[in-house]
Amino acid sequence: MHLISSDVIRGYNDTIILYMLLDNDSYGYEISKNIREFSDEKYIIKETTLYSAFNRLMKNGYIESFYKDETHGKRRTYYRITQAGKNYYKEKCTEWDITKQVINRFIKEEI
Amino acid sequence: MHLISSDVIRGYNDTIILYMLLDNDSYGYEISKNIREFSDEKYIIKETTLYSAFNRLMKNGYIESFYKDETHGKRRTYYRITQAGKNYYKEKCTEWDITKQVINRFIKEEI
DNA sequence: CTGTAGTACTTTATCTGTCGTAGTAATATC
DNA sequence: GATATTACTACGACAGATAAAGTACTACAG
Repeated sequence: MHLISSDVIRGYNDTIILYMLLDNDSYGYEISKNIREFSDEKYIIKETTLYSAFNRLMKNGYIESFYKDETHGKRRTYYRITQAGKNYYKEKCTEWDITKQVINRFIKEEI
Repeated sequence: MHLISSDVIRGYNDTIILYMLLDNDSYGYEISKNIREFSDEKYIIKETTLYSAFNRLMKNGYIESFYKDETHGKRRTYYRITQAGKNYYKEKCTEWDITKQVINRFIKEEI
């Protein structure tokens, strides 16, 4: 099994997290699990990476945090994507298209 | 015109440089120009990024440097790819395939 | 012969994002 | 009462990218 190195995904962690919030509000642990499943176990985001990404996304106004009344377990911080976050996500999708084209130019299937 | 952000390409700078050395030995300035042209001006590698990548690639044994007898201009440092460099390049090509698939999962064309 | 543009680097210092390590806090299960 | 799982937080280290500045050589215009 081939895990993806972090340097490769580096520019897309924020995008991946925003994607996870497009349809549903969620919280750290759940997002982490979903990323793992959604990538067929190929990408497992580190806890610290995830939570530092939350801080960055908050600071940029791309997500907002809130609490729900919870009866059990440690209190979760939920996140919701903002309109600015959606716009940013869209931009990154466009950029990804171009990036793919560019990097593909430097890739050979057979040497 | 959409330039590519550096964080995205970050994991592939070394790969791009190695690609440029697959068929011909070359030197910094030329590689820089070639990357620019080859990407249709979409990716312009920074000087310092390029030269620090050379150092890293040298340290890892992926490239070797040498001089040619030159009659004019400042002396160029030429680079040649090693077998280890070719192997590494191949690995990165495989990895790129997987990375593309994974990131694509988190990209929506229409929201 | 002076200034400017272009080639071809090098050095230094700084920033950002990732990540290892460790710790806290709550619940469930055995 | 110990262990596992969930759900974070704090701290410090590191790697790669980059800004800024400087060096060195050539060509060419004014």
